[in-house]
Amino acid sequence: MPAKFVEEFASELINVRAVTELNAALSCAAVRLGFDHFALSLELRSQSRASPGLLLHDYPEEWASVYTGFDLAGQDPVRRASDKSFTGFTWDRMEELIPLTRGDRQMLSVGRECGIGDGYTVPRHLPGMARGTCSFVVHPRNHLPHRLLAAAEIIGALALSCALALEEEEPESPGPVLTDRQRECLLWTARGKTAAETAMILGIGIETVNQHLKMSRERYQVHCKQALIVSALFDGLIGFSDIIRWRGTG
Amino acid sequence: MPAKFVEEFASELINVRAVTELNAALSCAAVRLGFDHFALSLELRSQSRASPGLLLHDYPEEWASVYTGFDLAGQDPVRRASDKSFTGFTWDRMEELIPLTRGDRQMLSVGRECGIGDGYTVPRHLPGMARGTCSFVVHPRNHLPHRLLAAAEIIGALALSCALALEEEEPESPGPVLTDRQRECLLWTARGKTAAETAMILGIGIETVNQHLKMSRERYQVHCKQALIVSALFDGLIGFSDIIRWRGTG
DNA sequence: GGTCGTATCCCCAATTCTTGGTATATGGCT
DNA sequence: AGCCATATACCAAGAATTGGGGATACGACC
Repeated sequence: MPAKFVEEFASELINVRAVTELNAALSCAAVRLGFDHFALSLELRSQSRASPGLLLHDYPEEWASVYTGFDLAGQDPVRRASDKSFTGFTWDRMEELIPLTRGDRQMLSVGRECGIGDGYTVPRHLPGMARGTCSFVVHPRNHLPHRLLAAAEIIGALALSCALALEEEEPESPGPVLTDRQRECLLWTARGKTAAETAMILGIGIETVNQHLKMSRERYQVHCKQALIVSALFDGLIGFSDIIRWRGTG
Repeated sequence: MPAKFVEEFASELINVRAVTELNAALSCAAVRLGFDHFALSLELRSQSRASPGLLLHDYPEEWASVYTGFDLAGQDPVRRASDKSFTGFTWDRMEELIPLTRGDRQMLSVGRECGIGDGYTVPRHLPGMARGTCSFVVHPRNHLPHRLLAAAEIIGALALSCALALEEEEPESPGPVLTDRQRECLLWTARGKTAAETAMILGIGIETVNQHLKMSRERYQVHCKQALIVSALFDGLIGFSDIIRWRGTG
């Protein structure tokens, strides 16, 4: 009866005023659902001040310290898979979402040695504002409570909403806006064209293209076109479907 | 017992191969949950007019035609609220998410005249890839099935996932897999580092970094790092969360 | 009328990237 | 033992980018 757990958790969240209370409620909910651990991470995207984000978990100390190493290296496949799914996913099906490198598998293997077996991760994104994941994890010797994954999905989402409400305060500033020409140049650059090629395509001078890209980099406050493209993609200023089609044909 | 509805819907979705089937399944699920209508919209990130996205609904004809006018004018408050919430929300609580203008209220009012009363909207975002909402709506004379909103949340999310899978051109071959070193170099490059900086960070030679990037480009059959980064981002080998965090903190 | 943003074009120096090579060592697999 | 993938390192030539300078023109706004 997942509804019971969900309602219990929801009523607990109403009283939550600090992250420590959320932590306690989540830890309790994880156990009640049949999991051994939980982990919640929330990153707010505010250019104004560097907020390190929120990270709550009750992982074994051993794993927590090892994990940060993997995470700093950008080696967390769960994080990547979270960018690919609307709904929660079990870790054993991650390969359907993203390719796993050898290092990814090694990380999962090390995790199992530290008591981190299978898991269920609830991802949520608010474009330009926030991104968060809430994971529920079982010990390698235990099995996921498949009957309660729907409840875990709801509870994870509620926890993320609660965390967002706790961490969020200021209205976000609108991202940099580029002019049409700047965006056009950026698009062709993202498609792999050089400035010279872009100039020919658009029928303008090479230096003009460079100038537009220069201005675009200034707007986004980055110093190279890699970062420019990544930023614009993340903002939604350009989309993959704008780019990918041109990959082979160019 | 929401679990029953969720399981029924999930098992129906497994067989869905076309949007018309998804439409039928959703329409049926909406009624079973106690709603009168549903609406699902999915936008894949591409400004090209070629793919206008997906819109499924069983709204009264009357409302459907009026709505497009509001939507084209960017006057849909539900759409705006969807950018602010991790979880589904009932329309009567929209004002907690966004300020409602006079035009917004007018639109909701016109909706009621057309048989569109209160509703529950499930929003989902994948940064740089897709955005979607799935709404369940009751007639003005009916009340929302509050007991089943958790089920609606799950079912809405499943429907969006299904729609995403349908629109995303299933025949995805597993993309080229890079070695860990190649991926590390690629990651730091995507974070805006030059080969020299990456070499220093990883404690290896500049030319080694260039070699790894060279091999990576070969794997993806591209000839510049912009395209390499876009390709790796697109198939999930690296994720925005791996990159964006490093933009401000250096 | 003056200012500002946009779009267009130009130059230049320093740095970086791309592409073509070659080479050694290690570990896994058969 | 032999093969293959991987990681490491180096060289060199040519193309491309990056960050400084400029300039002209047009339209919007106050």
